[in-house]
Amino acid sequence: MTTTDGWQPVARARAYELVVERVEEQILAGTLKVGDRLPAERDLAARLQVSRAAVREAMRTLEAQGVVRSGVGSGPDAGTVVSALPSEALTRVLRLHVALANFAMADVVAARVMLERSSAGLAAAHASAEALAEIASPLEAMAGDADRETFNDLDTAFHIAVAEAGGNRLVADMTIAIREAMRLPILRELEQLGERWPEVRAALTAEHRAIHAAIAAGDPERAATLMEGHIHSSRRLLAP
Amino acid sequence: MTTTDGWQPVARARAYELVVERVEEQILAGTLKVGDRLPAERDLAARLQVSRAAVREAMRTLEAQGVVRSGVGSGPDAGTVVSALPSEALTRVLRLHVALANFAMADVVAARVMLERSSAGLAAAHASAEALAEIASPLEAMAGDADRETFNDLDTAFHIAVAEAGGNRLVADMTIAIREAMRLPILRELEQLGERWPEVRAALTAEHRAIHAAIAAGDPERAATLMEGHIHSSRRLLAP
DNA sequence: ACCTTGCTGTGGTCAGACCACAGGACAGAA
DNA sequence: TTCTGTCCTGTGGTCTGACCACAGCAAGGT
Repeated sequence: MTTTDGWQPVARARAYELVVERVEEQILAGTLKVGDRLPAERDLAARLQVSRAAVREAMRTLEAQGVVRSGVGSGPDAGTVVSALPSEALTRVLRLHVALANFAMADVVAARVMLERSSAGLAAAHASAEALAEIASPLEAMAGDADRETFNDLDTAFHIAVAEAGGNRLVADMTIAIREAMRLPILRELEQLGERWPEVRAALTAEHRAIHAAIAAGDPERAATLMEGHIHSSRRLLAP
Repeated sequence: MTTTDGWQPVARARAYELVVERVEEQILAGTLKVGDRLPAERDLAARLQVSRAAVREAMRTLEAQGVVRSGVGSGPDAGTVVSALPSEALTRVLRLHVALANFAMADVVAARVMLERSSAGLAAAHASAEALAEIASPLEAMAGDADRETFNDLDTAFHIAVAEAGGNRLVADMTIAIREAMRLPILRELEQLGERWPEVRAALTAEHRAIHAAIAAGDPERAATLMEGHIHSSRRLLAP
């Protein structure tokens, strides 16, 4: 052997990855800003000396990252446009992996507690009147005789509204993603409740109201504590 | 007008989106698990009655989401395999959007504090001897006269080790993604420090050691508080 | 027992064609 | 003039069919 090591090149990149890099460079350099249109796929392919297929695969990657959006036809919405859709991208990724990775339920609950404690506290500190109304709205609908699926959707809406009210986009997105990923598993649990369903519904509804009250009262510590208690108690109520 | 509204169909999906959906369905249903191989692209195209190009664009989307990995040739690493690479995917998304300032820096810092407080607390409660060694290892290397880039990499390794030691996979993945996404921005800040660099390095190193000590001592509250203080103080030291 | 060789199946790439769509330009009708 | 329909153009979306590079494997020769 002429050398011992240090030779680990080069994993040559695939064409579409090079295209992705070029576009990201332009974005990071500020040459491409949100709202700008990329060259047409055929143009870009010609300029970068790759096939249109490679360009399109790159676009799919960027689209999945929430960086561009493609539209057909002509006019302002046509073509491939640089956009800022971080929440959508983040939510898609997290949601899938929560479903895919079988994270231990305890881990997911711990993560939810951490995130939603924070959200509830922030919401109590910052929530505007409109944000409060958004939080209250699902509560009213839940008061009726909602069935399990409706109840679950409204519960999701409640938690999302609290997260949004906190005002931290990143925390809200993570919260939303995890709650969305839990939507089906939780529905399954609701369906297995049997005769305990009315009792559970009443208990959860009461906890929601208390959380809303604490946020409306502007009491962060209380809101956070109630939210943590709510998540734990719903686990206790729903777990098999 | 015959109707006032309620007509908002239908945005018919693009072929590759349908392919993505089919694959995701299988994953959510548990039919496809991590490690399983998808049918070959040509097969899948035939089965779903779409072109191979559509299948490939779908694969790029799933790849960007960290859900599959493609390899050429034959053997166990060949073909398209379902995998779970959440931190990589999250990092890619966050890195770009942080650079584009689609997430406010204050929000990112707040999220980091929340996540790493939690990680540090968990680590203090759970860390095994090996995990503690993993945390200590970058600290020793940092003690020397590391340059800025090396220091930054070791700092990243330290925070990742703490996150891993917490034992909560979900929290760790999110923590890792955020810290990795901050890697370049932080390096830029380190490079702009000028003569303050030795002083900053000393301060951060001391904080790291204190955090490690608290974790080793099994004091969750203290570890969490120190970690929060560390993140805030490093912000103060590095921010322009 | 050990190489060499070629076969096979995989993703990666390409060229070229056609489709659906949305807007704009233009000619004709009111 | 104003409106209305028609055609044209450029965009992304889709498909076909071909070829390449690669990694393993099995058959064959040494």
